[in-house]
Amino acid sequence: MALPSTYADRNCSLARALEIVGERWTLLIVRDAFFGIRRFGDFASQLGIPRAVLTNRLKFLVQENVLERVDGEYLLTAKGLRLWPVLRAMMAWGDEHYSPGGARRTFRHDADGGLLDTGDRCSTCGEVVSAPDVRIEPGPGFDPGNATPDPVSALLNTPRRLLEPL
Amino acid sequence: MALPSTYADRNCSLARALEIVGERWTLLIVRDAFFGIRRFGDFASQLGIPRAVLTNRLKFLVQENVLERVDGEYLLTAKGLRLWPVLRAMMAWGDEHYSPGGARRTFRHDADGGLLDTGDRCSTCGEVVSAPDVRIEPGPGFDPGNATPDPVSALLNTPRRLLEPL
DNA sequence: TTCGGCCAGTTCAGTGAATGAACTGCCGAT
DNA sequence: ATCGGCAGTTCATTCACTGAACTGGCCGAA
Repeated sequence: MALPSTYADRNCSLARALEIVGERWTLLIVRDAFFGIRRFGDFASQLGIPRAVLTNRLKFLVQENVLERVDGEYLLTAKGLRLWPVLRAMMAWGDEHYSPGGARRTFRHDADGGLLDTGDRCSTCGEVVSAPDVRIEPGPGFDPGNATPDPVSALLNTPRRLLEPL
Repeated sequence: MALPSTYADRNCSLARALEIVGERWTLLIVRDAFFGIRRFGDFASQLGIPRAVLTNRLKFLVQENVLERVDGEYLLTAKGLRLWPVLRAMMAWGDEHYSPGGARRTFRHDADGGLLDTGDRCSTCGEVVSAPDVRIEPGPGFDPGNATPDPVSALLNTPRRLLEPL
């Protein structure tokens, strides 16, 4: 997927979106950013992605204003935060079809602890919650034996709010 | 993105989902399937995708039970239909950030004509609508000058229900 | 001041997938 | 028999990904 890979179909916003976040690794990088990862080395070790590719992806995401660099850290911009529903929808589909033990992660409204549906609507207060107000925790389908033992993963598998730095 | 590209992170359903629909072209193929395209040649000409790649992607999607072959046509399965929210979320993001003239397509509840929000909730009846009940039409940001003149595109840019064959 | 470690990013050779164009083979209609 | 359209294959080329080693800046300690 070359960078200006210009899916010819300009009249479909899906094609446009895929030009930005459709490359291999990109959405996983964005996911990790939501999970609180901010530094080059943490992205690299968490994803097992070749460093050269990571450099390219981060550069591109910054250029496209999905991430911004602040004090050497990579942070999601407002535009990047709006990708949360995309990730959420994909995770829901993956849980539904590839996780027989139930969802691997559970999402709650941090303010009132209400469970969030796949559209991030809170079962307690009824509001649609945006990313910074989401708390994420291991769900019934989470497999501890499958988790890598490094300290960063351990932190990520602990209940925590989205975007909270490690 | 190799086929068993095994994003190491098995405990994230996003990684699992991306192994299925994360390859280049795949989501565009699925989108076209929602738009009513069913035949090899129509996918190929509509997407401008190399035929060898199309063959691989269709084969893989059938193997993964996202599409099924019926009478030589490629149809979305129940599992494939559940990808609609993913496409919808991506289109919404693309519209929001890359379509200054407004959304390129508008979605309505076919039964009552109500506008659908980005979570496919109908503004008239309040229900969340699933793919077969969605009607799609060119939106304010649609650029007719950008549309290719072939008859298939012309059909696709006409108001119609999702999944309706050409 | 110098040494060493850590972190971010680059370089590079090897591999594998995407690309685009041409080709094959299978119908069904004339 | 033959023609045309459709589905899929083949093939040489190009391009991106991979993984491992390397470079260079920035500390903090000796």
